[in-house]
Amino acid sequence: MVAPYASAHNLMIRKLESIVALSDEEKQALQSLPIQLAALKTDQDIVCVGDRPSQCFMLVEGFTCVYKLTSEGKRQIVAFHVPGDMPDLHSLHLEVMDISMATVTPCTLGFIPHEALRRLCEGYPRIAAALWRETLVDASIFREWMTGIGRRESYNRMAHLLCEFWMRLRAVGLTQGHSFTLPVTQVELADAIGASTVHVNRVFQELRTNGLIRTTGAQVNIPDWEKLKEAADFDPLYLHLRQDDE
Amino acid sequence: MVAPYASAHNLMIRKLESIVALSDEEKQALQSLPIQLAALKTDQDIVCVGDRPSQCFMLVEGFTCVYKLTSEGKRQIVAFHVPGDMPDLHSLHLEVMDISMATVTPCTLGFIPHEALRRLCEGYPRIAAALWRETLVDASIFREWMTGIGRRESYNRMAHLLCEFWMRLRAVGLTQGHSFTLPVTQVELADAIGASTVHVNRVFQELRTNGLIRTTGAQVNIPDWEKLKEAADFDPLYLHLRQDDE
DNA sequence: CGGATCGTTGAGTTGTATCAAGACGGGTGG
DNA sequence: CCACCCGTCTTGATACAACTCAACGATCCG
Repeated sequence: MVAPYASAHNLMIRKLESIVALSDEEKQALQSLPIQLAALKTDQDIVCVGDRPSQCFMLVEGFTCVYKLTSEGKRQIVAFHVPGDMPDLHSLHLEVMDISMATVTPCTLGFIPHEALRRLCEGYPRIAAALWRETLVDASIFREWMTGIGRRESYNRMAHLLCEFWMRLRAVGLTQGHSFTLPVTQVELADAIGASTVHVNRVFQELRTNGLIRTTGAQVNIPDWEKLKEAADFDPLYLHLRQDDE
Repeated sequence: MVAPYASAHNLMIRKLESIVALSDEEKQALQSLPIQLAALKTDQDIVCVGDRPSQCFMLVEGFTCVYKLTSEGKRQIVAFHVPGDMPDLHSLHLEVMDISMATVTPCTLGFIPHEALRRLCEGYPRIAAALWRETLVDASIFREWMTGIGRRESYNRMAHLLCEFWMRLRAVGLTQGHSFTLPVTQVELADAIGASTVHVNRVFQELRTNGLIRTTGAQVNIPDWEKLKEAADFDPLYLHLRQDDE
């Protein structure tokens, strides 16, 4: 369980330990990372295209998204992030941001200077590898979303996104059985699956009438996981979670 | 210029040097990497979903693509790679392949054991960082393609892809002025931009009649770069090339 | 000179966008 | 505590980008 008061350090250590077993020395190094907490409201930009950040952040609480705007003003959300994620870790090696990030809900972020992370990576190759891996999983999710947007219909894409949310939230202890809170508006969902708001609304209704999901407010319940999974053409492999059981 | 006989080692060193200045010791370490060359014909799979490779490859000559298949048998190409790229570098830290890779033209590949790369990364953090960066640029391109597929029309997407090809090929010396060879079929282009073959064909005609491109066989010429760039809504930032001049 | 692959065209269909307007709901200020 | 407002969700009607199916032309190659 990720309690709201979970320290950013512990969250990070827990995350990395799900990837590699950490020695005491490595844990110590992580514990002594300077992390500065910050609270943000909904719909606030964290970093923007063109920025040259000198720090990364770990998402401690809340949801964030990564998005791009086209010259016509259309928005594509290319990723959502959940507690435990480090959404802009890539800024460690890519000087200029090619994307923007914003909060989707009120959030708690833990900022870590690039300097500190670089020193950590140089001193502890296994930690470097684990962080590298994090960015690779992000990339893997991009690939999966891309094939969804390019080759699946929006009904299936929506189902897919719900499957992904459930699995990722479960991995950080934010599900209750087959239920979870999805504090994301239909506008945001539309921008994520590359559809219009109107259509997302209709797709949701279809998912409901087909008995694939039940919703009460922001709560989503999955009555029949296998059925949703099938509709979504969902294979969790791309999430590269360590415990691939269901 | 990347001559066909360019050694894989030199190609790799040149690539990394465009990112970080390498010391003699680092160059030496790279020179002593065991690289095994292999020649492949067109349309051959290199790695497949589910594989657990124990080596990476550097593309020395030719074009490759990364693709996924949906359960309905549709294919989405999520990336093309050109000489100098290391398409499956991510397999170094993600055990199981979530995508497949195949040749698009006859290719020369240089295979490098994971073992050797891991040792290299542990001993030379700056090389590790440069390789990490490579995978981050790949991810950045995924993001850009995703917003194209999700939020741009296919005409613009096609223009965008052509812009990208030109810039990436130019970066490795494979362009002649504003011309380059694009040895990719319309079927493959369609799978890349998430459209049907028929539609790609029509888009190509439109691009031609609008004077944005001229083609002779696999040769593509860009008469007016600015115009193509504008139609594509193309901003090269996402490629994270070091010399961002045009 | 077949045969295979790739490119091109035409016609009909459909998924999804757009536009417009109304319903709901939760927060704020008077 | 009510009235108002703004964001979100919902619904209907219309339009169009892009798909599918089907066939034909062009090349290249053995």
